[in-house]
Amino acid sequence: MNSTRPVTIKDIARRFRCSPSTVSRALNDHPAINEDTRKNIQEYAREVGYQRNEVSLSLLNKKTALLGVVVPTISNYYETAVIEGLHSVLQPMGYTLNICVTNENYLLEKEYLSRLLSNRAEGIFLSVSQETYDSGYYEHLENVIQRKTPLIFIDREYEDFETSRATVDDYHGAFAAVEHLINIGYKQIAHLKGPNGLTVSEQRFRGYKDCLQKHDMPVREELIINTNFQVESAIVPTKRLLDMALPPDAIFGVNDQVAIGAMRVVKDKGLRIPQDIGLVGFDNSPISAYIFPSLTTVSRPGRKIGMEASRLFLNQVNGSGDFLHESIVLPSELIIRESSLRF
Amino acid sequence: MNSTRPVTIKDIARRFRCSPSTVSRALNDHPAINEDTRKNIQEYAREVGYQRNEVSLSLLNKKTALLGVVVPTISNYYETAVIEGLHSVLQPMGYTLNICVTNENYLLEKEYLSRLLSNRAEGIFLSVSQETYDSGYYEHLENVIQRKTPLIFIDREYEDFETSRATVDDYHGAFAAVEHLINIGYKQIAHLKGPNGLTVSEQRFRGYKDCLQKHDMPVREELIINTNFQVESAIVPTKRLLDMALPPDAIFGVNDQVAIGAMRVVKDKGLRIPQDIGLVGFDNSPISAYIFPSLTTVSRPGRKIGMEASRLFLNQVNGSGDFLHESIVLPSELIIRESSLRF
DNA sequence: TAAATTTTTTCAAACGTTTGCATTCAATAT
DNA sequence: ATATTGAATGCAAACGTTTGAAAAAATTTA
Repeated sequence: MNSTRPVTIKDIARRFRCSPSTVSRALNDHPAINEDTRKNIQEYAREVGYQRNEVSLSLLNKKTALLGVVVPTISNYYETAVIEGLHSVLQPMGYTLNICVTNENYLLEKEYLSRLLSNRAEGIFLSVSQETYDSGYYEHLENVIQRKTPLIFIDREYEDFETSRATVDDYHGAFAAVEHLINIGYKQIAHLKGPNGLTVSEQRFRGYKDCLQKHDMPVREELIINTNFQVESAIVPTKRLLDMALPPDAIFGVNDQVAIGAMRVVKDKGLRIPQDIGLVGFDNSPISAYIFPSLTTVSRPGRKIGMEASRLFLNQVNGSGDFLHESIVLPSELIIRESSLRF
Repeated sequence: MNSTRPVTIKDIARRFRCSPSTVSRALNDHPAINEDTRKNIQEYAREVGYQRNEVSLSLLNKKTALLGVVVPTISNYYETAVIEGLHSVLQPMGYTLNICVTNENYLLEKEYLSRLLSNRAEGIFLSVSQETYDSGYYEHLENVIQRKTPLIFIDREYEDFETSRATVDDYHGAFAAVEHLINIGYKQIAHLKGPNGLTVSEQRFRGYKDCLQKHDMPVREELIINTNFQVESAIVPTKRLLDMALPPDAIFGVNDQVAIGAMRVVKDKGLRIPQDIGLVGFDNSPISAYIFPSLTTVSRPGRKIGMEASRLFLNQVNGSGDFLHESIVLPSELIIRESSLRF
């Protein structure tokens, strides 16, 4: 046969010719249990590797200590940092994090949420998938709301939804990045944008655009090209940029990956960074500091976001009255490095 | 109050003045239920957002569809690729992956395993933490074995344990990498090693050493320096290497991160890659192809490992007789790029 | 109209654990 | 000897769902 049935309290009770209650109490160090009984039972339990069935307890207490973390990917530095932050706060409190990766897929996201609800998750941290964004379908969230399961948006968010959220100030980060390029003296600043529709993409794009306008610089549509956040997706767009009649003298990538892709193309073209082309990324991923030239970037406090999101969740759980929805926006920080420092 | 009690089958039964059995059967399209009853109940259930309590079902059926994935970190490309692979096979089968990050911490690993067992996980994929390795304590695994919960080692493994495992052939990958450097003509090959004790570190180190010996090249102990897999941890060691009286003319990094860290130091020193110093990494992480110069590396099929591990698990679950433990070792592949191609 | 048949519904047990209350049993006090 | 106390244990219900068997209701047949 396949798996031996785990030892239950009843098994132990049978062994000691006593009732399950006694065993339960003995195992939980209940005072009203005879010292010897307690010792014997505990010893025996250890011996046979008894392990309390948390499933039955969950059913009984209607508490699962299960939390869902639904994210589009875990392949990026930022996402893993967020998870680490959540983890650092919630794990010690006994919560179990169920990390669900949607691969930017709407149906998967929907299924995961449904499963989490079925499994009676006590809270859900969500960064919506791109497909969800594109489609604009948010019915799958209604269910979560209806059940009053605390729902915390992390990173990407759906603006019209009334829930708590912890996000990074992408707008001002992008703004600062572009302003930095302008201050250095770059005139034609291109933007390798993220996929349309995503908050992060659009916020950073808005920061880019607003900053140019603030400084009375034209927003050249042809200098704005989409990528999908991956390194490879920056290659062709960057080539296109550099082949233009009036090519950019600086590139602001939607993230470090894209900036690194662009860096490669720029170098292959024989152009120097930062002398000929300035380069800025976003995320402050670990390697960004160690590539050559090191990459100017905007740091997002992923770990902090995770911790803040945890706090928001705990507030809701311990909250007295009705839910109090809170929005936390953490500042991002420009990290100036070699790739933009021409003199 | 905080969260409204979810609607149960009993609630619906009360509403329709029928028994819970009827409701259950109606919701499950049982044939012996009156068409009208079925329709009414289903409609009402949808209306009030009824969602089956999987916890109670788990208890009843002793099936949780829960799988544990216990890994030291999710910050590396490889780990996330493995998870993606597991996911791609197991998610469609209805399994839920509970991803647990141990941060290389023995106690956390122990607690996670214990929790998974308590939650009646049906299988556990494990890449042991470094502390576990260092300490040599494996009692926490005995519990898993005793309970006959399928345990599949991924990546790192404890050699003496009788379980299934899916690993990559680190040894031959490292061997091929070093042999490639030798063939190109590099004479003094250093190794930025991973932490001692870990299978991956030691296997790659062994590949490095054996290859040198096969080619009658001396193994210079001072050319072998430990790192912790992170970029930063390569900086000081590489500086030390380059400052030697007889410095290396090539560096084999235990992974891409470390190699990229080394690359930075080499460049800062004004040395050229690959002319003055050859460089090889391990993992074939996405950026390795796009940094400049692109990094020669060894590709590990993480996604495939995940899929193979899934297969091993499924074999155990569906296996007829006793467990059949299987070991899968997937080949790694040398990817030659610019950082080692001098002529 | 009663019996036989079919359709539909209910009962009860089960999964593993906890817990308020009741019970048992022995020891002590009267 | 009997009442009183105290300690130790057992009973039963509860959590939400499923399911075989029994029961009830509706329908058909004779």
